[in-house]
Amino acid sequence: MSKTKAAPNHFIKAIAGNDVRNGQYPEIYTRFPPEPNGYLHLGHAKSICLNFGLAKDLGGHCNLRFDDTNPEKESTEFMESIRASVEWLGFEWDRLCYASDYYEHLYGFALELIDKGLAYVDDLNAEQMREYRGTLTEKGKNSPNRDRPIAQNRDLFERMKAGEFKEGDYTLRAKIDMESPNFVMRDPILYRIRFAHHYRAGDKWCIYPMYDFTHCISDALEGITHSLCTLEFQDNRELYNWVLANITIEQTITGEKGKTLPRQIEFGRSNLEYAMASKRKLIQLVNEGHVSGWNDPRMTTLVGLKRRGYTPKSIRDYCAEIGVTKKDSTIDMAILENAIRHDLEATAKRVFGVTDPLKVVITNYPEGQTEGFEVANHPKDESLGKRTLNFGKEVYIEQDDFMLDPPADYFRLGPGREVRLRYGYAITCNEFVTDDAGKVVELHCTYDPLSARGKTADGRKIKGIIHWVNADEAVGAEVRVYDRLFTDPNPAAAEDFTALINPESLTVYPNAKLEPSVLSASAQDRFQFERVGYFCFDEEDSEMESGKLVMNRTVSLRDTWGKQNR
RNA sequence: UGGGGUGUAGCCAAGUGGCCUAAGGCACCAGAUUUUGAUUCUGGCAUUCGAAGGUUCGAAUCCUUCCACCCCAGCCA
Repeated sequence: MSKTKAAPNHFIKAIAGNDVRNGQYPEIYTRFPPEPNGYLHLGHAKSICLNFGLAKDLGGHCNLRFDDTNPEKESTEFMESIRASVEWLGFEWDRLCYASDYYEHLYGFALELIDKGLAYVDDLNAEQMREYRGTLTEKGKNSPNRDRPIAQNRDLFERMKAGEFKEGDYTLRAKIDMESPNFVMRDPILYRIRFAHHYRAGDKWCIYPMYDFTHCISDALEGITHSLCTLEFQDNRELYNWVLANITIEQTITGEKGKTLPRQIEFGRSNLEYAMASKRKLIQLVNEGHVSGWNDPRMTTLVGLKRRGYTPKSIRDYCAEIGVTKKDSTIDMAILENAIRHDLEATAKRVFGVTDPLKVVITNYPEGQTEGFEVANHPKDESLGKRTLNFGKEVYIEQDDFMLDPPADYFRLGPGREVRLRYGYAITCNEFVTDDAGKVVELHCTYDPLSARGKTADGRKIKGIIHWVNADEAVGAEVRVYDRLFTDPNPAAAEDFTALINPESLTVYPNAKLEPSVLSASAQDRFQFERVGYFCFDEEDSEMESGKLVMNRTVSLRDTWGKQNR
């Protein structure tokens, strides 16, 4: 198995490398900080590869930390799925952390800010708060509660924690600057009251810390050196630094004292064309039944890509390929497809599979005769071994490989035309049988007994080569072929993105015929159906034991002929 | 409109004053090899770096102005 592409150099690696070299930090410590409120998708993969990859490249460490401070949206299900996806991608965290484990610390730091006169309890309601905050052009106004005495703030905050007030009655705010041009600094809320059950903390708390207060402190507690996040948090960096500068945080939970405070660096998001990265909209796709679930193979969630047959390596390579910059980007689908094709080309066993079968009777082949052709499982990798393909009087070929009235540059089968059955004999089509609707349902062909092993007795060249499956031992399967989920490259921009769902994103071939060797494969095996594409067993619907095979097409083979005829 | 960002080929992306008439990947085009119209291989693919001025012997890289796009007015993260 080839190694994952080395992550190219990017500006964050340059900064971090420098910080280590000049002794600013003894070693790099990063973290991947998802909120357990949904499933991970390709966008998260970029962040995972960045954070874990940076630590690995520079000899540091990386934590997986759940940023779980909003009990109403978070769940154990999401948390566990995220954990599994990070592992599946192939990364190992140094420590598994939860912001919810820091609630007690956080509360203590809030008290410290109150005691320093840097935080106050406010009773403005949400609407009033918005009015006081100002607008893009108007500065904000100080809350009437801004100069509440410290002792009273402390009393009120303790009572908030004790559950004496209703949700929305009070908040704890930092006392910074209502006239700041940066909204984030206009006395941001630090704590709000929520009588909600937390999936980990249970009912212990009824006040929950906000992101801006929690994240920087969590980073500092864990000894994070480089806190990497996406561009939209650039404004929040000022608050991140303000909080850390105004609390006494000299000891990390790893026990090392006096560490330099973490530094936040932002990078641009990458969106895939024809896909959806917004968690909210992903949830909508699932809840409204537009897809079968979070792991629908058309979804660009990590569980969806996994079920589709993408390998962890291909996702890592994709992330290395798209790079890390300060610019939001829209990635061409072809880059993702290239990554998985590249991996599977090298590793997938070759097999014959006919998705849409057309029966062929070899009229001059002796009744009851069979013969075996020993073939390689991979054209370039002998270690993948060999297998025997049995040939007989009746075979299935692909409907696409026969045309009633083929153009000159179509070098497959047509009336009177000759083609080679790959690894087997050359056959010529003499007759075709149609059903009542005029559809071709069977071909009568003759074979050339002297055409085995790629040769012909008279030296004639046969350009067309097609795959086939012996009808006697063909294994039935359901083959699912996927296309992009949306018809528009940027569905997120539409008012109603559900109107842009591609009606042809899933095509089912219920009567596919596969060569019998797939029955002895293991559930995780991936195949190349020669001339068709890369396939895997569907992890939900395939039942290997009972022989019920459901195959997902991960990606097609590159098809220059099909493309020019599109 | 205040603040914070970004602009290099169809899509990513190197490059931080001279070896840039701009690396690499994807896509695309042409050719070779091929018992997968696959793979592989070879060649092609920006005289130009959002625009206009300026500094300099010399600029994608420095300065000025302008333009375009993204983010911020949740008791979400």
